Order: sequence, then structure tokens, then C-alpha cells
Amino acid sequence: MNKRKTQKQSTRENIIAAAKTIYVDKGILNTATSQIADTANIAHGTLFLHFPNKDSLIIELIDVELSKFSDNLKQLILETSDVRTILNRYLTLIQEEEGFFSTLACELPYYKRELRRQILFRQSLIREHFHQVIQQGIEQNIYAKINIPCALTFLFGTINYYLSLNKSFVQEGSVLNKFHEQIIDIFIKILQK
Amino acid sequence: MNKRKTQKQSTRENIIAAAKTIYVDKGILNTATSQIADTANIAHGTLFLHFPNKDSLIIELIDVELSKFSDNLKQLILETSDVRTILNRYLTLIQEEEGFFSTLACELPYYKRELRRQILFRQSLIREHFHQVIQQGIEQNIYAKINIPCALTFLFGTINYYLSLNKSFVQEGSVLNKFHEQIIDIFIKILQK
Amino acid sequence: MNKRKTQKQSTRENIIAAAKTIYVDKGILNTATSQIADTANIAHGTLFLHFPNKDSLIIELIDVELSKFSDNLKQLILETSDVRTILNRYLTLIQEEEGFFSTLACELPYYKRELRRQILFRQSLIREHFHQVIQQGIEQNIYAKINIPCALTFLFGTINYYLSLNKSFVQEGSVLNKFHEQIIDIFIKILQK
Amino acid sequence: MNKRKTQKQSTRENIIAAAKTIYVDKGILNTATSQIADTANIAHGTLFLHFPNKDSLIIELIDVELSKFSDNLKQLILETSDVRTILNRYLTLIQEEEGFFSTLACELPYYKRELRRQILFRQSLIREHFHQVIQQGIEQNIYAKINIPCALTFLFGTINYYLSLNKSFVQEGSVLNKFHEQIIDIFIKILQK
DNA sequence: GATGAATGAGTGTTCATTCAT
DNA sequence: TATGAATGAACACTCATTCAT
Repeated sequence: MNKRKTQKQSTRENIIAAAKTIYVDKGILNTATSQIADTANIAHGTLFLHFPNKDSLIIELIDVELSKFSDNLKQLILETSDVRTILNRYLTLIQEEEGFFSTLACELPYYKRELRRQILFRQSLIREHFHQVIQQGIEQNIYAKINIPCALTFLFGTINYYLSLNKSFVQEGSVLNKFHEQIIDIFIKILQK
Repeated sequence: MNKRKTQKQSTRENIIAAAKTIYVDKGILNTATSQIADTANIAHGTLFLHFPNKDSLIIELIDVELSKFSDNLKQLILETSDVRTILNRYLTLIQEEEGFFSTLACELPYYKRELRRQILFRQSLIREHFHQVIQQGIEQNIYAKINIPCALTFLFGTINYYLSLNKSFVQEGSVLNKFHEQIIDIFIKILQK
Repeated sequence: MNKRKTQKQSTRENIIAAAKTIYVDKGILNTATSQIADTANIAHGTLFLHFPNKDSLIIELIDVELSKFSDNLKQLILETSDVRTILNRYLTLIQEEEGFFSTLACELPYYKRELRRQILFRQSLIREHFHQVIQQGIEQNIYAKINIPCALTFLFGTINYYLSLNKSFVQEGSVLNKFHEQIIDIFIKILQK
Repeated sequence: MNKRKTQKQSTRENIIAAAKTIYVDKGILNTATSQIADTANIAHGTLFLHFPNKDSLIIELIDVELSKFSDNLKQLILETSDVRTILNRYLTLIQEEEGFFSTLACELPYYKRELRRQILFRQSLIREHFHQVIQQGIEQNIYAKINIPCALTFLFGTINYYLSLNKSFVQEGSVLNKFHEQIIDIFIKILQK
């Protein structure tokens, strides 16, 4: 592969990295593309050479980030089938990128339908994992016969709520860290007989 | 009362009504004040005669709506202390204004700090009611000794999640109607011994 | 004369008084007519009942003020024909209404041609007085045979300059008071042989 | 130099030139930025690409103009120390840009404090020059021992007065040209023993 | 005569996107 | 490929004046 292409790839990653910094910091919807370009140390126009429009950049950025997240999660999930352990790791992973997920929680309703669908699809894969593990627990008579999808919405909804209003729950630091144990406890309660 | 005053009042309510229509329909943050004026059939400048700025209109609109909601809720709550009944009524009330509460859930993180605080304060009053009723249940040995605030965050977080992503859960109609029973069931599960 | 007319007259004076307060305080060109009405404790529309437009109010206000000033000046001038004395009194009179004359100096170039002409005409009457007195002095061989109009422009120009930039010359208090003696001294110097 | 940069520079100068035309013609404070853009044959938004806001454009415009003026003046001043000659040249320079200085005289009281300070600082440098030359004259016993700062205020105040009310002194053409000799004569008179 | 609600053209400024260089 | 100057529609907000009450 020639130098051109690698350089182009590098610039592209550059932009995404800059966009992510901004995303984590203050969200991207209310940030001008020119500022993203500034942060990436490229010309404003260059941004539109790599992404046809602002939305595409957002889509790519989120996709990259969620991919990384999913990969990490999959590894962790394969090692165990204990719900408490998996949930514990899931929350820890989110905490590690809490800035990102906070913005995601806030901006999600404003993304174009297609992107929103994409993001929710990824989340549904994660739900699927939880679903299976819980299903096993039910079959093994460990958990009660509950409506799993709805229980999971309680879980994801609550996490989403904490994330989107984090500044109202903690002045600084991680919300999820603060409520980590409580979230797990209540969710386990939901599962129990 | 003076005709002048009634007409002014009428225009004001006109504006709020138009704003609410738009609020329910597509949110207000991303709507131009000129469009609100158009919808209210008044001149653009007239809007600023009744509200010093866009934020004030939003604050008033939300305040009016939440007041109505609170009043309704209070009446209902006084009649019973059964959690299931109260929650049932709470959800029904939200369903009746689901468009409004959907937008509120989405835009909340973007409101000025003061307005956000105001809204969350109103919500905290409602939490308080639930808290008391649940506390009673615990003291009467009906419910388990759970962490009430955290349980309530699960409840409100989940409702908020459904509301903010309603279009992703239902193509049309009310999300809360669809998941009404499930929400109640899971929440009661959380309370149980 | 009936009550109506006197009341109307009173309201009119009310408006002018309010306008003057504002004029002295922060100028009138950059003040909204609604604020003038507020200050006068009348309805916004009432202002346009007494004055067809903002300009007319300004014209009247300035005319009233300059009339009072002229009357005062005339009295003082008649008592003496000593230039130093007259100039001294002239400056003292301006000092007593320095806020008014400061604004006048700043806003003068922005008034409609007609008003500007009116104001400058009044000033020309004052110039005339000075002119005559100086002319007498020259004829009595007290002063040098100078170009009187030009000398007077030096005087009025300088006073105008101090007034229009007063905040740059003094932090607070009267500029003319600070430079009172110097102005007189230099002007007398111009007259001397 | 890059074609891009020269073109940008050209547009910038274009804007300043348009702004100056308007400045000379009718002042800039009461002119819309959109009209300046029209005059410069650029899009309205382009103006704000070159200047962050209207004030910055005004500051730059005035700074450029006063710099040119100062440079010219410095050269002239170095060649002689005769007050009459210097004053003569000073007036001639102003006459060459009389439209500009007229507007400056009118708008000065309305500029933001910082810009006003800047302009008055530049003027104070010019005062300084005059001061020194007059001081020399006094030491060489050519001039009387007068209060130099005050005498200079008479000079600058008078010039300012002519400029700000030029349309009232002459129907068309240069005021300063008309009163050029008289200004010099009177000022010399002030200096004389 | 007095009111004050309504008007609507006008303001300075922002920003995603285009395109000549 | 990368650049960055240019665009122009959009925005929230102001204010002298009108006119129905």
C-alpha cells in the first residue's frame, strides 16, 4: 500500500481522535466543525474530504468507540456467566469512558434516525448477551421467571439516566462509580425469586 | 376585567399554546422563535413583548405544564397509599401528555442549569411522595428493606429512557402505554421481600 | 382654560422632565422611547400623543433647556460688559447643567439638520453678545484688532471639546470647573494686544 | 507569497476600504455590517471571517488610518521646529482626509472605552510633539510662558469642533481649508508674548 | 385623552458546506 | 490530497411607531 493511502488513513484517525476529545469534553452536536478541525490540527475543509458531512463523522466516531467497547465487553463476558460479575465489568467499562457515554446518552435522541438505530442495535447485542445469561439462570432455577427484556430496559434506562444527568448527581468524578454497587444490587433483586 | 388585559392574556396563552404544540411535536430548543410566532399567528417581535427571551418562554411553558401535572398527581395520590395504584396513575398521567414528557426527557440535559434544577426539584417532590408511601410499606412489613432512593432512580430512569427514545420503541402511539404494566410489575418486584 | 388642557400640559412637561433626566444621565439617542415613557410614568403610546415622533421630543426638550439657559445668560450679560466677567458667568451657567451640555456636545452632530440649525442659531445669539462686547473692547482700544468670529470659535470649540470628552478629562465631577480659569485666561490672552 | 494569502489580504483590505468609504461618507456606527459587506462586494458572513465583530473592524480601520496619518506627520515634523510651519502641515494633512477626521470627531464619544483611549493616546503623542516645540520656543524667549497643555486643548478642541460640525460651517468642501489661516493665526496669538 | 399590545423591518453574529487554489 | 476563504441562510433580539380599546 502506498504512502498516500496510509497518510490519508492517519489524517482520518487524527480527525476522529480530535472529535472524540471534544465529544467527551462537551459533546459534538453543539460544537462547530471548524473547532473539530482546529483540534485535529487540520484545515477546516480537510474534514469534509474525509467525511462528507458532520453527521458522517459523528457516525464513524461513535462506531469506532462502540466497537472498541463491544470487543472489550465480549472478552469479559466469555469468561463468566455470572450476572453479577458481568454487570460489574460492564459498569466498569462504561466508567472508563464515562465522558463518552454521558454525551452519548444526552445526544442520542438528536442523532439522525439511522445512527440512532445503529447505536441501539449495538446495544441490543449487549442486551442479547445479558438476556442469554439471565435465561440460563432462570433455566437453572437460580432466577425468577421474569420478563427479561423489560428488566434489561430498567437496567439500561437507569444507567442512561445517571449518565445523561451526571452533573446533577455528582459535582465531579464518575456517577457510575458512585452508584455502581446500588445498580448491581437492585438489578440482582429484580432477578431474584 | 379589562378587555385589554384579557386580550393580552389570550395572546400570551396563544404563544404558550403554540410553543407547546411545537414542544410536543419536535422540541423547542431546535425551533426558531420566528416559527413559534408564526404558529401563534403573531408578529415575531410580539413574542418578545410577552417573554424577555426564548429561555423565559421555555421556562414558563414547562412550569405551566408541570404545575398542571403536579396538581393532578397530588389529588390522585391523596386518595390512596397503595404503591401500585399510585404508580399506575402516575404513568397514566404521563401518557396523557407523553409528547410533552418525551421532549422534556430529551431536552432536559440542554436546559440552563437553573431550569434544570427547577425541573429536577419538582421531580424530587414526586419522588418524596413515592418515598413516603414505600417507607410506610416497609414499616408495615409489606415491602423489603431496600434502598428507596436508588429504587426510585430505577423507576424514573427507566421511564425517562422510554420517553426519550420513544420513537425507537414504538412506531406510533404511546410507549408508556405499551410498557405500562411491565414497568409496574418490575418496580413492585424491586419492592418485594 | 379647562382642566383637560392643563392636565395635558402637565403630562407634556412630565415627559420632558423625564426625557431630560435621561438626557443628562446617558443621552437620549441611544435610549428607547419606551424607557422615557417608563421614567415619566406614562404609557408608551402617550408619548406619541404629545410628540409626533422621538425627534420632536428631543427638539422640544433641547429648546426648553436652551431657552432657560439663554434667559439666565441674558440677565447676567446685561449687568456688565466686562468679557472676563461674562465668560466667567457663562462657564458657571454651563457647569450648573454640565450633564445636559455634555450630552448636547456629543449628540449634536447626530441631530436632524433642522434641530442642529436651531441649536447653532441659539448659540449664534450668544456669540453675538460676546461679539458686541469684544467689539466695544476693541473700539475702546482695550483689545487687539482680532478676527472676532474666529476667536469665538476657539472658545466655543474648546468648551465643546471638554464637554464631549469629559469622562476622558475627569473621572467624576465637572470638567469645566477643573479648567474654568484656564479657559478664561487663554481666551483673554487671545483678545489682548 | 501564496496566491491564497494575497487574495485573503486583498479581501480584508477590500472590507477596510469599503468600511472607510462608508466611514467617510456617513459614519460607521449607524451603518449595518450587511451594508459594509455589500459595499465590499462580499457575503455578509465573510466580514466576520476577517473581523470577529463590528468593533474590531472599526478599530482596525481607525488604526490603519491613524497610522498612515502619524507616519506622514512624523516626517513633516522632523524637518522643522517652527510652530507655524508644523501646524500648517498638520492642518493640511487633516484636510486631505477631512471626511475621515470629521466622522472620527463625531463618533469618538461613542466608541468603546478602550478604542477611545487608544485614539486619544495617539493624539497625545501629537500633542507631545507640539508641546516640545513650543517649550523650545518659550526657552528661546520667542513665546510667552503660557500653560502649554491648555493652549493645545484650545487648538485641538477647536479643530475637533470645526470637524464635527463641518456641514454647519461649509455647504461643501473643506472646513479646515476655509479656516486654515485663522486657526493658525489665533493659535500663534496665544503663544505670543 | 390615555393606554399598551402589536407590529415588522432591522441588528450583529454563527456555521455547515463548497470550491478555487 | 490538502487547504482555507467564501458563502448565505439562519438565529435571537430591539424599537419607533400605530391603533383598537
